[in-house]
Amino acid sequence: MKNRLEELRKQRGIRQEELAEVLEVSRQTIGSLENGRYNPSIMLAFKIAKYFNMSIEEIFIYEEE
Amino acid sequence: MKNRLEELRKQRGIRQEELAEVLEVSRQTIGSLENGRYNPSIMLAFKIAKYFNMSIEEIFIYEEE
DNA sequence: TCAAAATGTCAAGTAAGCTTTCCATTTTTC
DNA sequence: GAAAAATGGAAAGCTTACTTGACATTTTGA
Repeated sequence: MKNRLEELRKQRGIRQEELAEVLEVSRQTIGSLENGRYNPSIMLAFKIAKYFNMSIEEIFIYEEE
Repeated sequence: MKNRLEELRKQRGIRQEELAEVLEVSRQTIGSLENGRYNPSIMLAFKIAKYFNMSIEEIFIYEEE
């Protein structure tokens, strides 16, 4: 699964640490998501989508297998 | 987080076991999701949405805190 | 009504998401 | 070009998603 987190965060001009704070996760979690080390939980995906005012599907790109 | 899994599955007239097979998870996982014992991973949520031809947001209802 | 099918749910184990701590590397700014 | 700020990423530990297996309860249908 790919995602547009880094792109969207930079559009907003905020740091990983700031995004982490509003989402109530650690900075390392944001970095790990941006760099594809793991996928977010569905709860975190919902929080992210809400923050960016977008749907989950617009931010996280599902690729089968 | 609430979800409409049981309702949607029954609309389709299929058993938990059949849904589990097409989604490639165990029957217990489907039961656990329907009864709210835990939330799906985002990958499973995508598979479910694809199966029902709906968006994640139409099936899983996010409720803060 | 009674047997078979479907669902509920627990327990124990594995895998994945997330945390904190720590340090290295890159980017920014003066 | 040096200091400060931002990001990358590893390790160890905790929590949660998911598995298999087993058994109890509910629902369905002949």
